[in-house]
Amino acid sequence: MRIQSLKKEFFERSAVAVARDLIGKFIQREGRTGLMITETEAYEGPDDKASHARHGRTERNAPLYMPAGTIYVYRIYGVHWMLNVVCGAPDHPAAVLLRSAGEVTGPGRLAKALAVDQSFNAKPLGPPAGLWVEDRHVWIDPAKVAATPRIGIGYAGDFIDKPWRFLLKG
DNA sequence: GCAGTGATCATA
DNA sequence: ATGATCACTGCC
Repeated sequence: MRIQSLKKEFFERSAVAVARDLIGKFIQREGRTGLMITETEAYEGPDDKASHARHGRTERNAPLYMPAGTIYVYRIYGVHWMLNVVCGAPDHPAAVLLRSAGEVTGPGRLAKALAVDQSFNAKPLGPPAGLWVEDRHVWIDPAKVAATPRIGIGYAGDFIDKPWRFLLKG
């Protein structure tokens, strides 16, 4: 089976566009079955009050400033790993959070299902890392992709209601 | 409905 | 050095 990994160029766009277009693609972990991505969220950069980059560069968020297609993994509540992919132009700290894929719903459960942890942080998404997104050209009816506000960002002021969460209905 | 969990970051 | 916070989950 030939691997069709999405290239860096796919991620070198706004996080919102990438988050939308990842719906229907397949997140692939080496040695496992690919899972169709069904839920994502975009974090657009330093101006986005929900983004980890909203207070500038720190040790934790440094991977956000790496090239598009870089994996950004961090731990939340001391328990769960969150899996993100860096998007946009160089040095623009934007990313997409992968929230659900296949039968797995919830970002913490997804990282767990994919056996993704800190060791993937700051690596380029791709076959060498053992984690990549396959472009299987599955047709997704645009009417079945919903855009809603993001989850768990009640602190984000006027960015709370931005419809930057995408999910496949039905 | 809410406790668990510990790294991270701002404040001092 | 200290304390509040957190892009969540599972069990009550």
